[in-house]
Amino acid sequence: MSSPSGTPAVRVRFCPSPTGTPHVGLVRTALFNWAWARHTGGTLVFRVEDTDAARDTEESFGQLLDALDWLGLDYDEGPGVGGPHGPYRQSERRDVHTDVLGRLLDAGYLYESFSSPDEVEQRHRDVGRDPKLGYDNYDRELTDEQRAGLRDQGRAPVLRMRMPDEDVTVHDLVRGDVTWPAGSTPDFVVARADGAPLYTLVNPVDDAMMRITHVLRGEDLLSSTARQVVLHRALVDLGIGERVPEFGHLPLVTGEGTRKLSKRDPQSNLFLHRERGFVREGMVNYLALLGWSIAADRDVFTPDELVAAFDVHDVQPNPARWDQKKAEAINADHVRALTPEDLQARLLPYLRSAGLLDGEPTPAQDAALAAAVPLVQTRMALLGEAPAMLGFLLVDDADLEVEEASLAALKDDAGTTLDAAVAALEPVDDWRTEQIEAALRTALVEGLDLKPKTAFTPLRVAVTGRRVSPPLFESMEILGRDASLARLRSLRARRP
RNA sequence: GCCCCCAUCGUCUAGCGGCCUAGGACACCGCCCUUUCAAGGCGGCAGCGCGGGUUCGAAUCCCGUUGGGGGUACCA
Repeated sequence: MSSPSGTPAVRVRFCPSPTGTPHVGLVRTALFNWAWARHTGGTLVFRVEDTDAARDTEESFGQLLDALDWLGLDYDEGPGVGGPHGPYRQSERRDVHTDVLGRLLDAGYLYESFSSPDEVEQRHRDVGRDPKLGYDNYDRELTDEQRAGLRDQGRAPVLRMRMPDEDVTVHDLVRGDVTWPAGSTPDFVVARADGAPLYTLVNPVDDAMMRITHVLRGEDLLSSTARQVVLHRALVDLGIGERVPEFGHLPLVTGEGTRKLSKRDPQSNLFLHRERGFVREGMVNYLALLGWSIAADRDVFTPDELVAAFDVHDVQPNPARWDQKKAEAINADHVRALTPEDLQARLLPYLRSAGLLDGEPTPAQDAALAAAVPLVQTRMALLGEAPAMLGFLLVDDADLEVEEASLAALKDDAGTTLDAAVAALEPVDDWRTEQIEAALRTALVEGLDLKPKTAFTPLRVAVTGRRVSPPLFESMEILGRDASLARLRSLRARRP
């Protein structure tokens, strides 16, 4: 499928190996591939590079699917959905890879290499070179007799790709032309001595066979591009590939310092952010900001707006630091953009895991939440903050926990204030915010001549258990007359 | 060591030779609003690493330098 101009339709891929839990840098790469595919009307291929049996796990594979699903990154070809270039699990492509290996070897692109790492190092030392120089291309010109002799000694060769003796220049979508001088990239191993194909072979081969047009990946892979391009050229020559794909290396995501965000760093764990209460829209937005911007004066946008505006050519080459505060601020904007109904539904899992809800809310709980959610919407950046703010509405009066610090911070005359509040509220029959506020202001602010803050803090602590809460009068209305009065009396009883 | 990449406020960025006395956002600091906390409004602080060129004119182009980062596996 080609556009009228002859440029192939965009085919990009996301090809993680299922080890460990999804990393935000990995997910940012997935996002950019997805956005580019959707923006261009192209195809996103999901390929699982599960060829490292020692480290790959099904659990990790499941988490990858979970991550993509959560963020709404749908793919067009891949495990589960199929496609014309399958299988999409690399572990099922061994025969294909072995076949390609044979063809590359027959064509002379590959050669057998018997040198052990120790031998290579020793040769460097012998002529006074740095032993860390890497492979010295020693086995390139071995004769048939020499190879036979080595085999007779019981030695099995790895297969190496013959690098050209000329500069390799690649036009990177993000960085422009990048050139590796001739000789700077040693011939690299593509298959183990036991015949197992390595990533260095399998990744470009699958890209070629799956007709990938744009390889968008992290900058950590930039230096391997010369090798891969050389391999791609060979694949095109043999008719295995159609063309060398274009490459775009996305900026690294760094942590607090300037180092690449490591898997060890908790901030790198996508699911930890979800557990803390990031919404899908907020995470997508912040992730997109890591190396890309939608406009000079705007940085809050929806996934749809991202798709409409995204262009790989606009991606920045310099590294982006993960800024937790900024991420949460962006998330807060998206939380506020939700409809109250939507927000309420998304809050439920957090209320459950906080032990405030058991299964579906009762009609009474549902009504209380519907009334209270709009009050807390501008008060949180993360959904995980909701339980602390809404908990007082979901527990029985007797179970209300009053924060120690809040209790300790009450002034000595809090008892008097609580008495006055109870007295003022008992006659209120029309239990609504406006009436509650009027009664309390008259009794406390005017009657006792208290500053609003002084007057209402004890009541807030009594009703919600905390000094910081949703607006007091509204909270009392939602809680109801009986519960509100009971809680005021209850705290009064704890004050001398 | 060798190869490669990067370089604008503390952070993420806009800027692709004159619209820049460098714009936005986060963070931070004031003030306003106010029933706490937020949100919101207004204002403030703060940056083109350095040195050479090119040009009538450089944040923008070139070279060098310094600094930072990545890669250098029979891992992916």
